[in-house]
Formats: sequence, C-alpha cells, structure tokens
Amino acid sequence: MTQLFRAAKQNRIFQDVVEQIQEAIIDGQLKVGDRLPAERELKEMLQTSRSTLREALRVLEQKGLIEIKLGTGGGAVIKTVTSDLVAESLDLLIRSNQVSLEHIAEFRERVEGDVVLLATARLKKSDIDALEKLLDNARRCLARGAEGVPDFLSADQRIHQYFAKITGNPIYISLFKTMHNNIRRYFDELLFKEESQMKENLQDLESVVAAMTKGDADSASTIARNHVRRFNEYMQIREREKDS
Amino acid sequence: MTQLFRAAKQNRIFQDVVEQIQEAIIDGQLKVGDRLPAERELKEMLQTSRSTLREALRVLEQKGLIEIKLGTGGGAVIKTVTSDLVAESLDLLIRSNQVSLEHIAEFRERVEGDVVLLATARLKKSDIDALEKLLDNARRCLARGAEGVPDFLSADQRIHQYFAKITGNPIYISLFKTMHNNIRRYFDELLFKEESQMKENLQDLESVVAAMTKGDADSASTIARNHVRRFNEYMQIREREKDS
DNA sequence: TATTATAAATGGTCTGACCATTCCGAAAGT
DNA sequence: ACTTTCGGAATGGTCAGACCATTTATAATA
Repeated sequence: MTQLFRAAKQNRIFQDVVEQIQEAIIDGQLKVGDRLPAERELKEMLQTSRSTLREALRVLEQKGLIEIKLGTGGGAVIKTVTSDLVAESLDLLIRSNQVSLEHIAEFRERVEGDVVLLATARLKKSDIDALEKLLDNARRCLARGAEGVPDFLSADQRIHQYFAKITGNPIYISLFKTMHNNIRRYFDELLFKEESQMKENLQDLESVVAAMTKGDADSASTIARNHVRRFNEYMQIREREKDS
Repeated sequence: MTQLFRAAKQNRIFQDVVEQIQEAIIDGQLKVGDRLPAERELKEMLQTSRSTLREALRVLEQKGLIEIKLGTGGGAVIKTVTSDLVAESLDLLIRSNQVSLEHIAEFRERVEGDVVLLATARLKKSDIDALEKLLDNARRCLARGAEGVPDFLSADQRIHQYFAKITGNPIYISLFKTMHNNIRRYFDELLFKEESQMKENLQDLESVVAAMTKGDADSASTIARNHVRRFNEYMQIREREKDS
C-alpha cells in the first residue's frame, strides 16, 4: 500500500483520485474484497482533503467499483463488477427517452426467443431443478387467487431472468434485468387481474421449460416468442383501453 | 432483487438528494438545458450542507444526468441522457474480464439478424438510397488500399448502425451504437487489415442490402448473421494468435 | 471605439469539528 | 469459567466556514 498512490493533481482533483483508484482496480493491484485505507489515512496518501476524497469515493461507488460500510472495520471494499450499472444506465435511457411499450415489446419478443434458444443448448441438470422450483412457486401464487397476483408476477419475472442466467452471458442477464423492471413499471398501471390470463401465462412457461428439458430448442424458442407476443398484445390492448 | 427492495440506507442524506433531483428530471419538472440553483442556494432549499450536496452532484454527474460548468453563469445543467454511460459501464465490464469476446460475439450475431429482419420490413425508398451511398463510400475506401482501412471500418460501422436506424426502435439504435463502439475499441489491435478480408466484408454487406431491397428478409437476416459470425471467428483467431 | 482592469458569481478545495454506527474487548454479573 | 453488558475506539456521514480558481459582465481607460 505504500507505493500505490501518488499525489493527486488535475483540474478536478477528485477526478484524478477516481482514475488512480480505478486503474489500480482494473490493473489488479486492488482485488475484489480488498479494503481501501480509511478516509483519514487515504487523504494523506493522496495529499488531498477529505471532502475531495469523498467526492471521488461517491463516483467510484456509483460506478459500482466499491462498496462502503459503516462502523469500525468498515470502509470502502472493492466490489465485483456486475452488470447492474449497465442495467441501471439502460434503465435511465429507457425512462428518459420515453421509449414506448411497443419498442420494448418488439425488442423483448426477439431477444427472448434468442435467449431461450441459447439457454436450451446450455441447460444443466441443476438448471432444470431450479426452473421446476420456480414454476412450483408460481403455481402456488396462482393458487392463492387474486391475492397472489403480485407474487405471481415476481415469480414470472424470476423465471424469465433465470433463462438469461442459464446463457451465462452477462449482456443478456443485464438486458433482462432492465427489460423486466421496466415492464413491471407498466404493469403497475395495466396490471391484469384475471386468473385466466395468469393461468395462460403459467402454461406457456411450463411449455417452454418442458421443451427446453426435452432439448427441443426450436419449439422452446417459438413458444417463448409467442408467449411474449401474446403478453405484449394484451398489454397494448389494456393500454388503449386506459387511454380511451 | 432490484425491484423488490431498495436499500433501507436512507441514512445517507446525499442519496436522498440524488433521488429528489433525479425524480424531478425523469418526471419532467426539470428539462434538458435547465440549470439547477447555485450550490450555496440549493443547499438552503434542501436544508443540507454544501459538502453533502456536492456528493450528490458527483453522483448525478456520474449518472450522466447533469453537466457542471465553472465560473459565473456556470453551475449544474440538466443533460440529455445519452448511451455514453451504458457504453462506459459495458466497457468496465469488459475491462474487468466479466464480458468476453465470445459474449459480445454471440449477442451481436443474434441481434444483428433480428435487426436486419425488422429493417427489411420497414425499408423505405430513402433508406435504400442512403444505404447505397454508404456502400459507395465503403467501396471508395476499399479502393484506396491499406491507407483506406480505418475509413473503411468506420464506413462499415455506419452501415450496421443504419440498419438499426431503419428499425426506428431506440433500443436497437443505442444498443448498436454502444456495441459497435465497444467492438471497435476492444479489437483496435486485432482489426484485420488484409484487403481480401475487407473485400469479403463489403461483399457481405452488398448482399445484405441487395436482399433487403428485394424484400427478402430471411436471406438478408441469414447473410447478416453469417457475416457477423465469420467476422467474430476471424477476431477470435486473431486473439488466440496474439496470446500465443 | 477598443482594450483592459475590476468585481461578482460560481464551482473546487481545504480544515476542523461533531454525530452515528459498528465492533471488540474489558468489566460485571452469574 | 461463561455470559452479558457496557463503554471506548475506529470509521463513515454531516456540518460550517473559509479561501482559491475560473468565468463572465461591467466599468474604467487609452
């Protein structure tokens, strides 16, 4: 830790601090789980003030590079870089550009098919078990009737996101996270409460998982796409109803 | 996960400030180009200290929501949300080895096929003209031999991004933008310089555009996918060569 | 009229203090 | 011994006030 940091200088000092620490992380000098020195110590190393250092820490935290804990033995710990920030920034893009439901729908329909296709090829025994568990959970929510609706939707969402997880591709994982979060937002207004719709939804998912288990990627993909399309059409109908 | 619970860490005042301002932006109370009050004024409105407020501003700045200028008449100005942050976070993922070449490749291959399929269905006369112009440009770069390589790659990139533009779907548009920027940066060293490769590349694009013009969406999509796949395989070979 | 100096507004940095949370060990009780 | 309780120390979070650096507008000056 002695030679890690040099004195900070730049127009904006905190930016220089951010870059130094970020480089140290990317270069591997700081590894996941490592703890940065305490603020009062680190500010000495960087020959800067605590406020400036803290502004740098806020940026690094927002970038998802560190996590900060309180109390004795707390401090800034190097975090595993996840796709969360990609998801969050995509989310911001979607929300501020006012991407329409149709845009999300047409994108999701295609990408969902792609993901199921890939997932089927990479399905492991443990994945099948996990999916069955998730389906069971969804069934139980459904059995609870109207009261179980919010939980059913969460269960549904988890299943879709598990498809992405099976692919092992972080791009799909973060996309799904974002997409479903945004869909959920629409849901809050357009929420369907009809048990028949939910039942149909569950049956689709069961069919997809069944086809995946059989290794029938094409069927799984087609069912998934149709499932999403039907879902989207329903949402759009509800949206038009609401507008009128 | 993200949608179910939010960290109950409302202890942190600056986080609350971030949320307030972010909400105001997303809700449209603050529009692009609007200027936030000066720090010394804003801190009074929020009944907080300047340091806390500034930590919040650092976060908002990092999120790409505001831009800060110095001097009289300076301050925090609401920014148009762009895909820059998505690109930056993707870049972080890539550089920390969370996203591999294969991940990008397999995603791009599929999404490129989807986009060409959609674009063919929505192709207008003006788009055909624009594509022909872009192809002409690419041809001219190719004719210049080795010296024209960087320009050819830019032309290639523009053609791909034009496909996304034709779909009219901002999700595809921003996705292509960040994807191709990242690919470009990621493989700057590996990019092929052989004229034969470039010629093959151009021929692929010409075939895609030809099929699109004929309205043959399936052919266009298939050619596009194969084109991307071949490109990716070539890149992966080059990467292995470089490693050894 | 054009140039230059001055002042004011605003973000950037620094200092030093105090609060809030957490953890660990010492003291107290059993 | 063992457990419980409590206080102190480490650490992040917040605050107030000062001064510096940059930029722009305006007034003074050639």
